[in-house]
Amino acid sequence: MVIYMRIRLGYVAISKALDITSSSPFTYSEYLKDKNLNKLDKIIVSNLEALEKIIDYNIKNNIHFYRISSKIIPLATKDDVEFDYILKYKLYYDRIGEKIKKSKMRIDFHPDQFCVLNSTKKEVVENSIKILEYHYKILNALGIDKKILVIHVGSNVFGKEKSIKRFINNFRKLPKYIRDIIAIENDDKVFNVSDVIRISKEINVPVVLDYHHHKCNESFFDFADIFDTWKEDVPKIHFSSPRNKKDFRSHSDYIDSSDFIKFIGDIKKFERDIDIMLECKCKDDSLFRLVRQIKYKTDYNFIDDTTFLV
DNA sequence: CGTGGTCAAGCGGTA
DNA sequence: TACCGCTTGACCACG
Repeated sequence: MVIYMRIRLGYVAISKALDITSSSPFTYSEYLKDKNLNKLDKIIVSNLEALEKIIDYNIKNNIHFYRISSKIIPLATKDDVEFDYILKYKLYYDRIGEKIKKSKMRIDFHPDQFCVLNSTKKEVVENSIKILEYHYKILNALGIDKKILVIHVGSNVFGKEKSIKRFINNFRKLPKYIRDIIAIENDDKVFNVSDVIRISKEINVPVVLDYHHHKCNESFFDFADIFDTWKEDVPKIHFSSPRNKKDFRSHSDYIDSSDFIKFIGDIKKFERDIDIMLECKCKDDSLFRLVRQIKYKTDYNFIDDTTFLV
């Protein structure tokens, strides 16, 4: 059998197999009670220790692709809460980063819905930049070589063309070290794959295909155009299944394996190694269930727990 | 043990 | 107008 491509599966934020979380909150209202940062410090330590356990778990289970929760450092981007979340925790970042590097795990971030780079509101744009800076600092502290922040185009205020122009203009104002690590993803309502490819050609950033968003907000495009935006890097794809026909946009607990296998069939001719992030409620449990179903339904050659050749 | 409300923040879309 | 879902959940109060 000819080997065309290597597919690696990943998951987001928390492991169902571990009874821990790396996104324990420390709320702003709690901070306001006595402005005591000791409690916040304990939460940060707890989150970083949990992250290390998750990384250990990933290594043990041959999971090579993982997205860290954006909530790892609570209040990091809150204007009037100033605290050091980098140097103070250097030992944690060094140790975790070393494990990531040694295992060649690929790490990314997906800043949350409050990151709207093309907002028409100045303060929202400023906060969005602060959110991007925050994520950059974490990746930098971890010593990740291939840093990547996956973001959406954002707002549609004043129409698609004006919104795309705002995105491109604001993108160009970002510091180079931020511009260099941004990838853009199609969304489920406004900016489809074709739009995102068009923007990518303007600002030279990779395109993350979100298959589920594409199904919600379809357009015509060529897979080759997406893969080309990654140049020599491994393209990232987000895959999830709809909860049901009525709540189509909502994420299902698990992946529809038939749909997934069909998708793999569609892209195998491109002969690219690909990382596929599974975005579903049941996380690594969904991942391993999907693996079992792929093994049952196909003859794909698994070379470890989460990696197969097509 | 299950669930409803809450949390700092932006959007678009639906009932 | 109010709420939902995305990004992606935790945790507390309560029954």
